[in-house]
Amino acid sequence: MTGQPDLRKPLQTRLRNLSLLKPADEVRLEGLLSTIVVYEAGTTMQPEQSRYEATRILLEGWAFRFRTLDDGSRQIVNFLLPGDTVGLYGALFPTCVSGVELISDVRVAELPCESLFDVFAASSRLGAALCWIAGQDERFLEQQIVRIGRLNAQLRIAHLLLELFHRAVMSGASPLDAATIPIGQTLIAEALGLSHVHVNRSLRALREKELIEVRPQRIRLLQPDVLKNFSRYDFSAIDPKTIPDRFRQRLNSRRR
Amino acid sequence: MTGQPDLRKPLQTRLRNLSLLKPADEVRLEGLLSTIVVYEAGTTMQPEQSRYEATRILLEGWAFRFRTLDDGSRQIVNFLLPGDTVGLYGALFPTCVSGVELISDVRVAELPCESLFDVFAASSRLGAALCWIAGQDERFLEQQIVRIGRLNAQLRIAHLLLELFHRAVMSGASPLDAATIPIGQTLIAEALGLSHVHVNRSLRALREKELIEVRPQRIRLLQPDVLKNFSRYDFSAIDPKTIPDRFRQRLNSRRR
DNA sequence: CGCTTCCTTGATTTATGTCAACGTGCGTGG
DNA sequence: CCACGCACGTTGACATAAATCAAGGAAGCG
Repeated sequence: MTGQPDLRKPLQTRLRNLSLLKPADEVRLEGLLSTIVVYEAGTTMQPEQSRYEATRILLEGWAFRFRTLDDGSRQIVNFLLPGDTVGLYGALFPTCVSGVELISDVRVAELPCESLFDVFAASSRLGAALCWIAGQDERFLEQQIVRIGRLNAQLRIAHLLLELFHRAVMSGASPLDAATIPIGQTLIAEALGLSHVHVNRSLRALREKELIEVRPQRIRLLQPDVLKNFSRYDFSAIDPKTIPDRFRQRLNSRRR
Repeated sequence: MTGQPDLRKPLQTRLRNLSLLKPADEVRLEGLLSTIVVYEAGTTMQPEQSRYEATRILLEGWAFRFRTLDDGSRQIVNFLLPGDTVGLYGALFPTCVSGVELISDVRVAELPCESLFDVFAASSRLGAALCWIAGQDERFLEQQIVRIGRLNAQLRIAHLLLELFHRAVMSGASPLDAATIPIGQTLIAEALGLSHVHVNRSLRALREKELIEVRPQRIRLLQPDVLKNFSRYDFSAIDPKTIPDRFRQRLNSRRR
């Protein structure tokens, strides 16, 4: 409805679907995101088991959350796209469990963990919006579990690519841009519990079905809808666009 | 410090570790949990894709969250123990994605989804406590991902059993009671992405190592610490006992 | 130019799934 | 009380997806 979404404000774009925030909330949110920091690709923005230094909101670039096992292997728990948060509950836990590493150069907004308390106090709508983000995050994790637990390699990969495509679109990317997933085969392997060799072979199979195009450090979805059909990806599992009306009024009426 | 925890109040027991709530909060929490409902073992308390009818808090009995694929197989996403919540953010989403089925007869406290808004308004400490529960929930999911993604069958099983043991203890069970996990082999298979045949064989292997004792619909941990060592289970990944001090004051000073 | 990182491919091994059969305990209904 | 059916667990034989080992290729970078 507002024409092109502003690529600099992926969080706002995501929240726009909710149709929950009032102009005053938008302003407040804008204020929260005023401290911008830039990190370089490859950096570990947050080591495992470290203290949360800040709550961060990804504005540009890709990252992932991971956990390292004592045999040295890593499990990628979730990918982080523009509009995703890191350490949202940071003030409630002494340390994080998973680390965050950057895939590309990244621009983030940083705020003190404890300032979230003020957000909740100042605007219940904004607080609810952040909880909604947290809730979506949990759905990503669930989806990851289903993928790894029940799907074979090809389906796993297709399903993951589709989720990332979908999330990129939600945060404001054009479908064309979103169709290019900027991650390499090693990361896919670490995310899906597969060996990189097997990922490679499975990608070839998908390529031969003309579903994707593979290039170093990127994979392009050629026909997202065919792929969606192939992997039986369910968009609605992530993307319940809006708060149920019966609850909305609650947030609009009471307290400022 | 208070002697035996009250088994009727697993949520309070879990939150006690936080040392965050004040007497007034405890009272309020007590009030929230006043509507008690009982469901029978085997019931689907919440079908997939259904509306959230209520936010629920498990007081007694075991359950699990799951998702069904179109080939009919199920993935168990997480087990639910006393003190766990169901649909905490229910007011923010039109439908749930995962269903909830009961392993045993279950006693739950039910409250209208939207009453959570009031909780946040009335006591930021209680609100924070609930967010802490939600944050722990997310850690359970992460742990499940790591298990399924990186561990082989025996380790997966050992690791899961240990998590359940640990969680049971956190919600007030005695270590002795908690060592008996009341779930059958089929459920373990559905949770860990394994075939029930293979689960059976892996359990036998664990049994032969004298780590567990297997009986219909229950598994007993014989030596939790040896098992912990075996599976390299990391308790701290779930159980950051308390809110960092530097943030605690925030919750105690401002607003009532 | 040589290094590194990522991708690619083949040969072989291994973990896990599938199929099939049988056991066992339990509740139900005759 | 027995007989039956039905979940659930157990075991064996076999099939297969994916891991591992090993080697080499292509692209980026100092």
